[in-house]
Amino acid sequence: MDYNFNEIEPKWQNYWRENGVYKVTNDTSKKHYYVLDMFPYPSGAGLHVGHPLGYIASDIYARYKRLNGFNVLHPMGYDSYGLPAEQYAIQTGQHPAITTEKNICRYREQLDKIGFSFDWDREVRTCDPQYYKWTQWTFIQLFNHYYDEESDKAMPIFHLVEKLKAEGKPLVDDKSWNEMSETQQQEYLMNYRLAYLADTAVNWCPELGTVLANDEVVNGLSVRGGYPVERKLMRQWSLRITAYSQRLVDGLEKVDYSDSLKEIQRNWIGRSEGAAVWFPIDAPASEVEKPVDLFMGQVNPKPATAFEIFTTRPDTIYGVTFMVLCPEHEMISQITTPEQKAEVEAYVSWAKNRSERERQAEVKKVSGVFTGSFAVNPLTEEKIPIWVSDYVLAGYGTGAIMAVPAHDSRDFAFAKHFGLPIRQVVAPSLEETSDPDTWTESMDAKVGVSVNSGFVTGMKVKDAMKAVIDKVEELGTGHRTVNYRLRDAIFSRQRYWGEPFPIYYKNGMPYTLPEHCLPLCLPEVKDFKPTPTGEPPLGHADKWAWNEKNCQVVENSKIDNVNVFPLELSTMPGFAGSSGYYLRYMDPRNDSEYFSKEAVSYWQNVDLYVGGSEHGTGHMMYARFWNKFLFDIGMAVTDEPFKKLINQGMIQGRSNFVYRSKNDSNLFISKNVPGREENTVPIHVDINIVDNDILDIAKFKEWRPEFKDARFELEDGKYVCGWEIEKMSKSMFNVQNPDDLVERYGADTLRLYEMFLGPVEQAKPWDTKGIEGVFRFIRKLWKLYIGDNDELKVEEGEASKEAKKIINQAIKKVSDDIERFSFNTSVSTFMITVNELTAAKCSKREVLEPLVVLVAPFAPHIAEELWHRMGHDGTVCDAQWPVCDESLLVEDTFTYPVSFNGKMRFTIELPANVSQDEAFAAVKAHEVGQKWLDGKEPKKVIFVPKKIINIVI
RNA sequence: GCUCUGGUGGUGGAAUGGUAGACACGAGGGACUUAAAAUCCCUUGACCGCAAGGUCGUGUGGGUUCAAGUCCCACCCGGAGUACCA
Repeated sequence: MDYNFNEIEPKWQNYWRENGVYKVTNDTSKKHYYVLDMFPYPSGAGLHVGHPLGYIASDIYARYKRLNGFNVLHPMGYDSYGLPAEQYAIQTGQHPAITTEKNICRYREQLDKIGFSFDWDREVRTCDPQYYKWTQWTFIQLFNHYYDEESDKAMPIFHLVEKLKAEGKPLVDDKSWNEMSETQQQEYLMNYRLAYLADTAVNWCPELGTVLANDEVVNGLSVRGGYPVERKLMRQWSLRITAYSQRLVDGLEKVDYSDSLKEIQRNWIGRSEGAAVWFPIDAPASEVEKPVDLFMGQVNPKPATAFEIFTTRPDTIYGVTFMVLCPEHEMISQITTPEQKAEVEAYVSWAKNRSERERQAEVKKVSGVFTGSFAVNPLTEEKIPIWVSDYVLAGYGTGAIMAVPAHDSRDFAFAKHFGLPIRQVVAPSLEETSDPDTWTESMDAKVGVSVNSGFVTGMKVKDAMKAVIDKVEELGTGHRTVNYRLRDAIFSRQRYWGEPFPIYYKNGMPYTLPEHCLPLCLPEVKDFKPTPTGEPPLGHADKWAWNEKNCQVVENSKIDNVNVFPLELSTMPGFAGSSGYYLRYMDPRNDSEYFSKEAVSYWQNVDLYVGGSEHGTGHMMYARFWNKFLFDIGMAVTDEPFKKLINQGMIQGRSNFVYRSKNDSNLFISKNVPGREENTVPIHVDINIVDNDILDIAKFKEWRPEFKDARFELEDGKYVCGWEIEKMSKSMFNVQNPDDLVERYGADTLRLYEMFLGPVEQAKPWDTKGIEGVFRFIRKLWKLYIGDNDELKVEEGEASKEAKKIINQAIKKVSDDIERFSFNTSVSTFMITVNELTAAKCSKREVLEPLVVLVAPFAPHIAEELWHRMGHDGTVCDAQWPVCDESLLVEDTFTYPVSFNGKMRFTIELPANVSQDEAFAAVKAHEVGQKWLDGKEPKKVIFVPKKIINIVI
């Protein structure tokens, strides 16, 4: 009888569920291993075949580890807060909680059919109050901590207060801490808290009615929806992830991520070493106001009458011919001369009103304006003009640069456009200088020697950099420094479907709810849109005020700003809930703590994390930051959350097309009919009515009413469709739903096929062409164990040497493959093994039993069935991973001389204890020649695999 | 532009520096069958040859090595990330 997956797969899925086979306990007596998938956002579209790819890979690894005696934590949950459910709610009025619940049910149903070994008792959902309680709790901790540079970790904010009290230094308006009002004190602390409220230039998306984080904006458009995004100054919550910049860079050394992902993260953090240099303003000091000093206790505070610039090329300081400020720079109005005032103001307002998209689109266009003022180069004491231009960004460095047109392409373009002088200060050698006015581009490379550069002239670029910084520090006009591109993460969203902030406002200042009052549950609202006054949707809630006295959420009408205060109206962004979920899985039902000390001490952190690389700069960065903070405050026990990361490649869709005649809209011409290309237009056709590019004509006619009367011009009696690789999407009718495949071929075939498709990490188009081959393998496997009359063919007794060798080769290969995450080659090995065992007519338990265990991680259903039929009571999940008997793999064949073309090639087997190097040396020393070649000298020695060499004489 | 990836048959893809193309799909041929499905067997990188066998072959050109798809240098072409980051 053939393998009946329709009956067997559900049977074992039920068995696993009913017997709690995948339930994991925190059994500290066993070796631990934590395999995690990035939990999905349950979208309305359901899963397509791309989603389970990573889940299958991690499931195989989890099962493999379990068979090797590990206690494996392998949980799953849902990232269930997010925009799509809310957008849907705005359109339909359907509460996001209902949509989300429905989608989760659908996801669960789909996941269950594939036979994963998830411990569903540990499921978490980010929108569950019992979960987001701890998201809110972490936020409160972030609010109550600051980054202490001295100990290089987060410390409670009261430590800072103590320090400020003790120092008694003037902080704001010449007042010391004790002299400041409470509001002033709170404002001051906002500069230090790891979660803080500040006026920030944010990415405002008018269409979505919310602000977005940097990683949620690409090319000036929102990632979700693709709407334009503007820069806007708003009072927003932010997370001070920048405090962890260095540790986020350093941590990459300790983790096992792909080089490309590490590179993506390094680029995103954008660490660059260089110097901060102060260029004094060439104007009376009295005309310049003193800015607020945020750099407490720095050795040489910047004088108020100087601009601080950041440069990675201090060696070029002798080539500075002007300075440029960003249009947002706060000192522009103070330094602009009356004559230039009108022009500068016009430029600044023009620059500020430009959208992000316009600015980015016109990067090549040079614009700017002279302020009329001058600064002094601290090394040359030269007077240089100060310009304003939007090619200098407010968000990076200090928003002011020293311009070296000869050695920076942007400065070069600016100087050329405005006719500013260009001075060469770096050249290949002292002799090889030229007139920069004749150049067509600047010399940006960091190679060569300094020229025309005072005391550094003749030094190599690297040495000159160091020498200039030393000099600058000696003169007290700047210092060595490191700059990061990373920006703080904006943490407010003007949205409904997210975690509420555990924050209320007293005198306009934020205060956190006491921890024992959590969770602060998301209130009901009448409307999911912003309020008419432009407030976030929570502004519609009637009961959204905080009674400080009895710690209760009360009606807004009771707000008196004495005992009852307004609550925060924004909610947290998507990444809030996903930043620390992996820790919660360790102890998911704990009511009194995020997770217990015991649980985290046992599981430590994630051993293997599998997910898409699209989360490289978003989720991965936030999660690492979140974990480092929890580590600092003694919650997490490791500095990095994920030891090893595998990025599964995206599965693209393979679209099919039919070709509609241009003259006759009811006529469809097959792909290879001559002249088809000129006379037709391609139309996407549902891939589910196409098989191997052959259109099912009957189904096509039913597919849509307009094709009811379709006529066809065929080739060889078939209609052949065209195809193209595109993104998998509903609108292109190329979405492959895993359920359909499970129904047709079974879960085991789907699992094996997804792995067989190619390396997990590689992006690849989905194509069902090869699935038949895998399906055939499953049936062959079955037939190896089960006869035509459903009887077990497995026999006791000793297997042949040949059969033992076959299975041991498989054990070795598959174990290696799984360790290297090369699952596609494992599937090939299974196919070879089954073919060979079938050919060898092997039916001994000694060989067939280990094979079931090898296959179990990949195809658990059939493995379980065969395991039971072979007379085992327990589940195959508790079997022992077989060990390879290497002695069976040693070749013992003899070699034969083969002659051709007048040359002789000998293949000679060497004793097992002779290494290749030794063998080669021996051959060179003619020993082999004496031994085997009747004293003839070998002309050429060729090594072929392992311990065999070829000798040509 | 910069950074990271990758380039192997008709297709997906195998190859710790060691017989390139495993395995699978597709294609062709055959067996079984009244027929079909299913199953099984053979062929399948290109070229030459009746054959034995030979020659050429991993984007291009060099190099290292007894030996290179694999390592090094330069270039060409895809894919991804990032982008006025000073």
